[in-house]
Amino acid sequence: MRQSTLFTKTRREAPKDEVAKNAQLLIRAGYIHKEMAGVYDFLPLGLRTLNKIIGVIREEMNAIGGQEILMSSLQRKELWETTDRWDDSKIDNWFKVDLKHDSEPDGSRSKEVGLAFTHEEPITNMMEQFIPSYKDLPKYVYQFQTKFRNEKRAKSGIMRTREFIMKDMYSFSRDEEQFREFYEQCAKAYQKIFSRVGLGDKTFRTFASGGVFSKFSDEFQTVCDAGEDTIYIDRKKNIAVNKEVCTDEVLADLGLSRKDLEEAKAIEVGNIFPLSTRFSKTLLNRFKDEAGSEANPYMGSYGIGPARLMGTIVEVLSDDKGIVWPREVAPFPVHLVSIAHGNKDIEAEADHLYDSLKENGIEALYDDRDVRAGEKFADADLIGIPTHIVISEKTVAGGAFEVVDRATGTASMIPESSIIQHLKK
RNA sequence: CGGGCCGUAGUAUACCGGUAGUACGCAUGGUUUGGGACCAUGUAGACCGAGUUCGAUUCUCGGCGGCCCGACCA
Repeated sequence: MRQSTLFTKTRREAPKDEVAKNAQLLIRAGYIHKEMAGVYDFLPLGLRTLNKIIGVIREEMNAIGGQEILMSSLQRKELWETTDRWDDSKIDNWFKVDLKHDSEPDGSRSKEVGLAFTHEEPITNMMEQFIPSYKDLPKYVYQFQTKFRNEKRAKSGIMRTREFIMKDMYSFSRDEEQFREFYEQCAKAYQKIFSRVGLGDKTFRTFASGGVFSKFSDEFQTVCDAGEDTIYIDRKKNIAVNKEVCTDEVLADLGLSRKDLEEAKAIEVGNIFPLSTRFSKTLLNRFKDEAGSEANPYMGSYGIGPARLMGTIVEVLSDDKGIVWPREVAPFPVHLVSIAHGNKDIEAEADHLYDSLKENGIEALYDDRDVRAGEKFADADLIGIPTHIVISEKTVAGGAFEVVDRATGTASMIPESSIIQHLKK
């Protein structure tokens, strides 16, 4: 994409109403726009990155047998009353709206619906139709879907927002054993995802409370000072325990010893938990087992917030010049920076390289703007694309391109003839 | 939801109970051109409402909005 056509611009200064590093950098670089507290828009670069992250998650979910769907944001009140999760005293961050055609002035027939904050109820209800027999199990269903949560306090930029896309997967298994097998498989897939987006060595599977669902759950926590959670890490065993549940009893269960634990602040980038039959029982999701008697599927749920993950990557990997994206999630793998200053030969050379990158399937952000070199370099550093290619009189005279690694700043001259090959590896 | 801080051009910031200043941005012209250049000219602003006052952007109250700490986080 030609940068001259990109409608967003970089900003020298962060807006005063953002303190979180992720929001400051993402806004300065033109990835996101704040709509209101806890609500952000994704701009061209931001949407590209978000979609890259979603793509990674999708690949890994598909790899373990997930089937992608898209459920609605509007949800039926009755379903949530069935599980006693409609009342505001039970769930205090519901967004609820009234359907117009059923409203009466006195409110007597007003019909409320909820805006999805999660999907256990609707999906459990829906899947009942498709899994009449044990032969239909297990099934794994997931989506990337907009959740609404009326947070009393949104904070930390895009890390904790009121409206966000969530990858939520739900597993339906015939019994606990079958469930458990998938649960572990999914935990592995999660680790793979966090590795691919550049957070692998900082992200720990963390034993946590199961909330209202179950005795325990597993969180995936990325070590970062900006995090809200405190965890205790056993680096040798590569697992952690959330401070909330870090009792002697839990440590004994997990075979951990307090003296091996290291305390750290961390960001919860994923959470998986067993639901047992809580929802399938209540919502009458039944299947026939081999003996012909009715049973309820054993369920689990598995969440990742792609935008929070995006924010976490910025928090963890950026430096004083700006963002540093890992290749897998960068909006473009290559930032082509042309320093031409009206020199037609340089412009032609840059155009030519841009075209051949395109022909070879390498997407580039092409800085063809008529601005000074310093501004281009500063913008490129801020935007954070992992590989910069600089074209100027100097490089053209030498018959090579200057390839700069954003993370390390190291530059190398790559001959024109081998640039494509160099970028592909 | 409790507590605190804060609302001034598009952005970031000053000052002031009496004419609102600076920088960046943007526009035009010129000089520049490998790390956010320079000159000139121009552009644009006090969140809303009430009160106090001769006069309020400034003080007081209310609303709205934002951030931070805490609580919450299915």
